[in-house]
Amino acid sequence: MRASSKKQDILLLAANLFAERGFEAVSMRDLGKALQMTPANLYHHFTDKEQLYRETLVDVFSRVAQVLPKPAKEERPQSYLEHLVSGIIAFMLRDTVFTRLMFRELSSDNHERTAFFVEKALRPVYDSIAKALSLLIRKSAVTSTLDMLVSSIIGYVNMSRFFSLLHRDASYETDCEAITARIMAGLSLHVASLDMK
Amino acid sequence: MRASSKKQDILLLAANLFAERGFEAVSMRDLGKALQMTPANLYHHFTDKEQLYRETLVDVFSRVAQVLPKPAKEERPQSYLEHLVSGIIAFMLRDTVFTRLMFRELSSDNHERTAFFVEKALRPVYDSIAKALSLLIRKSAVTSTLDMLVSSIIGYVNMSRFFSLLHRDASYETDCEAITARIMAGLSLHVASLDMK
DNA sequence: GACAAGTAAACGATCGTTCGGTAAGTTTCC
DNA sequence: GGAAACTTACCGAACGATCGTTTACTTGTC
Repeated sequence: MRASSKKQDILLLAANLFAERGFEAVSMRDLGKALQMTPANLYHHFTDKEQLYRETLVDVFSRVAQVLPKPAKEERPQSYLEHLVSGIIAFMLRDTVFTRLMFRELSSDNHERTAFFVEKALRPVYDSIAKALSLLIRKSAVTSTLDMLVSSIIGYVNMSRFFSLLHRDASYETDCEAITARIMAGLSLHVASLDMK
Repeated sequence: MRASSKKQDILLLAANLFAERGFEAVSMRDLGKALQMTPANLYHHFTDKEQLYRETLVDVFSRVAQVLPKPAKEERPQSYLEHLVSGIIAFMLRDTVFTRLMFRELSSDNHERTAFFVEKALRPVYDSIAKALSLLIRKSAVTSTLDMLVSSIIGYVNMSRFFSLLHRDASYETDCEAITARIMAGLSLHVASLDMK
């Protein structure tokens, strides 16, 4: 459909602008100018700015669920978990539009949006890791391990922009695989310590 | 001084509003109304909105450096590190104004503010942990361990609001000390694994 | 001819900011 | 000691710009 393609163009550009500047700092005129159309025309496709933003979030946040790898045939749980975590981290570092919008919503105070955002953006990540973890460790330890794991991932993705500024040692370079390796190393130590009990 | 006390009143209230709604969503009229003064009067104390915001950040972010515990006499490095980490986490969970402003700046795109923010809010935390860590593990492992540790802390504080929404198991409750314990457990496993090499 | 996609122009509201003025305190100077 | 000069802290009113949005009208397409 022509219509939905045009709408998709709008959502794609809106995602970039909202990710870069935030909801309040992007005006309908900004969007119109960037799309080479009258701001009035945006109201032909969306009822108002809030709905445009909401649809943008739906559009962007749905990406993460599609990118989560399935376990390969007879893949060991530990190996699958590693693929999952490294896949999530790589996706978040790559898709800066997704990540910036996510962190903006994490800081937002709009309670209506929050619940929606949690289900759309966080839930798929959280549940997929939960499932993978539950094959690996005893059930009673899943939630706390999961929370730590998700915290590490979110924290690392959030902070990654700033580490190079913080390092006194300029030679130290961060890269995605090294991060994942470190997170996974921490996890496997944790798993091992659970086994010993 | 009367003047600086009035200015401090403004900064205190501005911090709350900016933390809650963000820079763009708070108008000078909002501030004026909440302070029961004319917005024009704000320009007697500050040159413009940007400077008011900047001073607010300085004011709020300087809190963290004051709250970092010093090592007690003859305190073991491991024990001091634990105090440090738990102190930082407790502070961040308690001072929601600080934390919200911090995460807003973490998502911001204003490069001028970013460098300033990194030095004021992140640097004290980062360096204090770095120093404590360097007493505990070999130098070459400090940076990577540090980054993971800071990521975990920042990630956990950021996500803590959402875990209760994500948990299928409603009975599971998160509390600050349990979190710290888990982060420290992960760290001591890591330290132990370094020792073994 | 009907319906989608687009425009120009304007609506009232709100934005950051400025201006001219006032009332109260502080300093200076005879 | 007291008038004059100056400073500080505020106000009401307005500035031009921009905001989200609406209205009435045109264009293109099936």
